[in-house]
Amino acid sequence: MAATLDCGQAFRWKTYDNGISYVGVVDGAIYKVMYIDNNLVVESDSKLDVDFLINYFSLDIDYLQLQEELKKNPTLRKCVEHAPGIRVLRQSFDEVLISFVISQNNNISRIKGIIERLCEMCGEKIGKAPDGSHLYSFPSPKAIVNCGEENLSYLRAGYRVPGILDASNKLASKEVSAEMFDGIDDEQVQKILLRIYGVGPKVADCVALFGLGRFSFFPKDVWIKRAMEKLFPRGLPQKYSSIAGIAQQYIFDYARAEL
DNA sequence: AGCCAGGACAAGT
DNA sequence: ACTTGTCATGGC
Repeated sequence: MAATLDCGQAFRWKTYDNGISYVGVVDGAIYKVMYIDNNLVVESDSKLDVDFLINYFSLDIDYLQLQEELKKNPTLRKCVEHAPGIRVLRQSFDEVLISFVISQNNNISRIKGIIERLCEMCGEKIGKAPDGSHLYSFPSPKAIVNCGEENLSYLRAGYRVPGILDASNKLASKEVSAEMFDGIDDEQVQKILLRIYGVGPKVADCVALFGLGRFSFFPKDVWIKRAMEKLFPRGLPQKYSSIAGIAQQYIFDYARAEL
């Protein structure tokens, strides 16, 4: 479960019992997830929307089958077997965009802190965590815009604030929206995302992969670059190009642990 | 105490 | 089209 919820694709899941369960906020609702007898169990005070959860956790995708395909390559086999629980979540586009603007040249634990402060300041109080602390929704783009640049210094996000604001502005005005990418090819997706200040090639790849479910995108951060030099100096095998992003997530986890 | 982090951007070749 | 310096902050 940690493999999926705490592997650098989502930043708002947290465990309060040493990894037995995870509590997180997704699209304004609080969820607690755990495994009981090898079944994924989801609890929430909000009404459970099964279709939504299936989509979010990508339960409609047969990951065992997909992993078999990846494991035909011996190097990928090593990566998959290192953390076979990893799945690529289908998260909210807006949240992913803003979160990964924050991620640039930053480390995961600090990214989490900045996002937490952003939710505290601009989001809505929606309930409490197991430790009694308040939980907040991820703020709407409009709420972030209304917050203003000066107040955003509270985030201690440094030079990323203009990017947070530009992304929020473009989302709030619908100049950019998740829907506009339907039926567009990868190149166009990349081009649109790159127009947002604070979004370069790497962040665009993450947004397309994690926020649009575009599995052909392959984000190359410093860990992946290091890993690829050692594991795949000639690049990822062509036959995996349509699921490169999913392979990438296994490689990322392997690299952070072993390289 | 310093190096590094899910990098982008502008200025310089 | 590539290379380089700079940027704010804090985790480890």
